[in-house]
Amino acid sequence: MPELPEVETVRRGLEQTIVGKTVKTVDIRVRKLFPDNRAVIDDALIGQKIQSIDRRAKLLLIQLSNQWTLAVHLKMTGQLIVIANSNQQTANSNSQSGQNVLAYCRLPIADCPGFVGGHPQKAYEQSLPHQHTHVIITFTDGTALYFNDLRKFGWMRLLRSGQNSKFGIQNSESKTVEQFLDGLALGPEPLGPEFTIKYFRDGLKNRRMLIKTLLLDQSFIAGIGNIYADEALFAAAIKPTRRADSLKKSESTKLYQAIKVVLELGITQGGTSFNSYRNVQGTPGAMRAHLKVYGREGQPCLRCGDNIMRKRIGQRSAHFCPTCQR
DNA sequence: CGTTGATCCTGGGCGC
DNA sequence: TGCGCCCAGGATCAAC
Repeated sequence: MPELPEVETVRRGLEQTIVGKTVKTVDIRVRKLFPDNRAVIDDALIGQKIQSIDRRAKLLLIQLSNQWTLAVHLKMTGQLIVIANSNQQTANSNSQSGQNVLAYCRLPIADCPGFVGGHPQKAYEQSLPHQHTHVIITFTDGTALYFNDLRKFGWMRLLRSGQNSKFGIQNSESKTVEQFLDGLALGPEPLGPEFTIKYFRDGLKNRRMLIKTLLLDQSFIAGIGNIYADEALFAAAIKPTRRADSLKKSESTKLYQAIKVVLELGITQGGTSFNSYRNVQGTPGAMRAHLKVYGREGQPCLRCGDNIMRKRIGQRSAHFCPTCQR
């Protein structure tokens, strides 16, 4: 479930592994995940250099040298895995091994740093490409980028960046990055300068919605998902079922700070891995060991010892301590 | 407008 | 062993 810290971890990984490389091929196995016109995809990507990697909320923005941007959303189970060219095949290599059949997590999954429990032999931990690999982008130096998604909710799409109207065919059908982001009406980045305590308090005013539900609203704050919403509420000792407008000043201050602290820790730890989330090297994040409530139903609260509860709020499950979250 | 709920999708886990 | 059922959840869209 890639949320802000997971997507930021992937962004940093891509920055270190594919920036400066030139796209050689784009293999789309499942159109639904990258539905743009094939000619536009080739025009935008083939032969182009990766210039930079940005992130807005849970969205990755891969900037190309020709003023196209490849936007990627991982939704719940998407992965972007980079395999460096390890098989520098010599002359006679018309062999089948020209196919990229590489284990992308070379350690047994249970031995990967930060991994706690889980499922050692899932399909999406097999060598690449596998049945959940839907798009493969290769680079001229032999590096390959695999877009895997078990649930097929994730997607890629091309956006125009800057004023690249000179790029021909069907450009008018492609939105600009600005148009696309405007359409999403995302709220401020919680770790950015626009997310002020005033913005946060004003946003809670007159909102009858439950505070947990509001934290998940991307138009209020962009990038929080179920894990970090639960963790922030625990850190601030606020029950997820409180109405947003019921928080006292001291509580909204604590929650405001808790949101930043848990997201920053999540980034420091390289994200949270339960099942499918991996960084670009295919390694799980280490944040799971730091979670205080998410995924800890029935286990003792680390603050007061009472049992952590799980309750449906909206369509999501909320994890919280019934005693020390008020 | 604010809010709620259904929907997309697939594999894992559970009860019987 | 296998079947049916429920669950995970980010974002979108329809409906109240």
